[in-house]
Amino acid sequence: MTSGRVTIADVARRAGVSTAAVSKVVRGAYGVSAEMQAKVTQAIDELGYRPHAAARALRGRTYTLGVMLSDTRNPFFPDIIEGVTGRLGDTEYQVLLGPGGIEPKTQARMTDAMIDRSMDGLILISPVMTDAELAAIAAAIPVVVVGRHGGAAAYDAVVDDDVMGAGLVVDHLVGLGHTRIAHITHLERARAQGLPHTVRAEGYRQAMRAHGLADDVLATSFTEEGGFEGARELLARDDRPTAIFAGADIAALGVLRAADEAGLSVPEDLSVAGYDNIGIASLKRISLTSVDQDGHVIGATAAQLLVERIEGRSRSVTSSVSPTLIVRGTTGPPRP
Amino acid sequence: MTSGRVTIADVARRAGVSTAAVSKVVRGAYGVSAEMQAKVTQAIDELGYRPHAAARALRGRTYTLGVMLSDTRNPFFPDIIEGVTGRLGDTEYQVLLGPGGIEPKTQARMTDAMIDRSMDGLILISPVMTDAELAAIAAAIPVVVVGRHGGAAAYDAVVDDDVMGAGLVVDHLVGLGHTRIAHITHLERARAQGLPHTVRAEGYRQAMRAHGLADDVLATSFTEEGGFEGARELLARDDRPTAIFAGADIAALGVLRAADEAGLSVPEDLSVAGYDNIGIASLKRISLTSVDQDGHVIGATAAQLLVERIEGRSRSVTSSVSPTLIVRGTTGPPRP
DNA sequence: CTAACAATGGAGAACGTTCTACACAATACC
DNA sequence: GGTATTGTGTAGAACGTTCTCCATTGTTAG
Repeated sequence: MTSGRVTIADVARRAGVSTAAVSKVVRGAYGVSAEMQAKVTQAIDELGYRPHAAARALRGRTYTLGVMLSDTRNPFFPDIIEGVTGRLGDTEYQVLLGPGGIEPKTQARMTDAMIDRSMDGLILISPVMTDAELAAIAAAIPVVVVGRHGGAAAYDAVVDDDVMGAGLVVDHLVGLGHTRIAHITHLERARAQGLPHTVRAEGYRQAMRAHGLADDVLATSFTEEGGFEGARELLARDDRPTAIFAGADIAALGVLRAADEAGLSVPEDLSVAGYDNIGIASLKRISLTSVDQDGHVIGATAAQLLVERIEGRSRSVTSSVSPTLIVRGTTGPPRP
Repeated sequence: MTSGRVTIADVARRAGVSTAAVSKVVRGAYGVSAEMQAKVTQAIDELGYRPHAAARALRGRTYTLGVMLSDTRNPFFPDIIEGVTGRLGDTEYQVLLGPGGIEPKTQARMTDAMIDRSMDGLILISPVMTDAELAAIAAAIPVVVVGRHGGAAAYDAVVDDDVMGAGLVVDHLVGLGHTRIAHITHLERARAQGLPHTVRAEGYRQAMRAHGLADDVLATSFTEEGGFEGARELLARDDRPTAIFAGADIAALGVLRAADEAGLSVPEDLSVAGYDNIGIASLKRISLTSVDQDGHVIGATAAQLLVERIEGRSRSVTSSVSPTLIVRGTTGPPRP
């Protein structure tokens, strides 16, 4: 062993055949006898040969899929990753993640880098670029976009049905007897269309209307502080709401703090619900009612669609994943 | 434009020079006149040329660094990533993350995959493989190991000074007047040596001894439930501790719940401290005293060491990052 | 018996870079 | 005026695969 790496030529020499034959066996291509198959497979095992992905890249596939993460702190991104890798576990594909940052510029740099590394396809999680940029990327490489409503013709999309999720919360609260239900959303500032918070707010409005109730949306931000400030404002009103639905769990935590400080007990004086079902929502001390997005299913679906695209499908698909409501201790009937 | 991708040959043709010349300019190599530099740079800009990483891989560098994550749910891994990318932001290197899973086998598969993709170096975060496997990987590619004590000659290591961190907590509690301080650790089950929880427990013991106090270590697990169970056992004792130091914040949350249920108020009846300073520790409603590991510094250091290794250093380095204690509302003087 | 065909294996040209070796010119030294 | 020396540019061979032909066998049909 001179240079470390075992190449296809080493295998060919060992098996006494040509490199072309080895390549055929490795790829499972047509035109290989059983005998050849056996010889080569044995040589591969003996030498511990693994194909060199970079060399493959120059001709065909790399069997590498890229997942661009817009925010590594996103609480359900681990679930999505697990869904992706789980779905791909028994295939030859490998998954690599690219931290894209939250700026359009850094995200573009990352997608470029992934394309330069000849990945076979890309999953973009909540990308913030414009539709035009997205289309340009999709023209260069198969793409599946996750978490952005209103997919385009050039790529596939997987979204949580945020309208439905918001509806589940409103239905639940109305079912408990609430009528004054406020919603805290994130202040719109990005140029990108179809971001989840917008859709959740719209779903909330639709559901309230369906129940014949007046909607009440306050825009702060999806942070603990944003939830706190929003709740404080809402709770200071004359006819304060009996329930607050925050568009994200992290904001719901701020709402809980505001309730604490106002001396209101939850859920007796105020019901609180969030969205995302982040890990700590299930801690007994928090026990936050929330909407769960099933990141596993989202990730698995995205992986599935991407592989289909790579292997030839050209018609574009948008898949909507239904969320479920997890009822916990922060919601209950209003005081009569 | 026929096939999409702009190659070095296209640039060479446009600038009227050889491909070798373009390559020199791109790499900033020696032997290029100012005039040549200008011509080529202009052609590159006009055509929007980007080097094809996979092709580069076959000869030299890929300018890609891999970070293997053992657990995507690890609460401070986003900080580490930010530290790494921040340190590398102004270089040519790109960072890709590989979800390695928590099994030795899947982690090995991921590191293999990264090597097959000709990455220039690897950062392994809390790998669970044996020292021998680690050494084998380090023989094939420059490696920096993060979060595992007792680094070896073949690779660099960055660790949090867990002994010091545990000491900070004990010193703080003793300073407040506590003498009965218990520690909850994680049940040892892995084959890997030098994992943080072991070192934290040892640091706790050392610090207690230094203060002339008796140590009291209980091993459950680093989960909310583990912290809860452990605390319940500790609090049922006759001379129950006045302070509990959990080796991880998630366990400390369980301790807080146990205190709630036992009707003990924090910090008057029981002081609680954690380790890791996870995001929610700073929420006002939790306000957990914790040890902060500064993931940014850890990540940045790891990136720095890896680049140095790649660029030629052969002597192995172990860097220890000092943690800091973040005092919040869950610790205070014991009741007299 | 020959033509046609299927099945199998191999030669060798890509793929887009890097990098060693060399060619050539201009300058410096004796 | 010849020989080093330096500076600048190019040719062309790698790197490890894939994949399109082509060559060689048998086999089958007529």
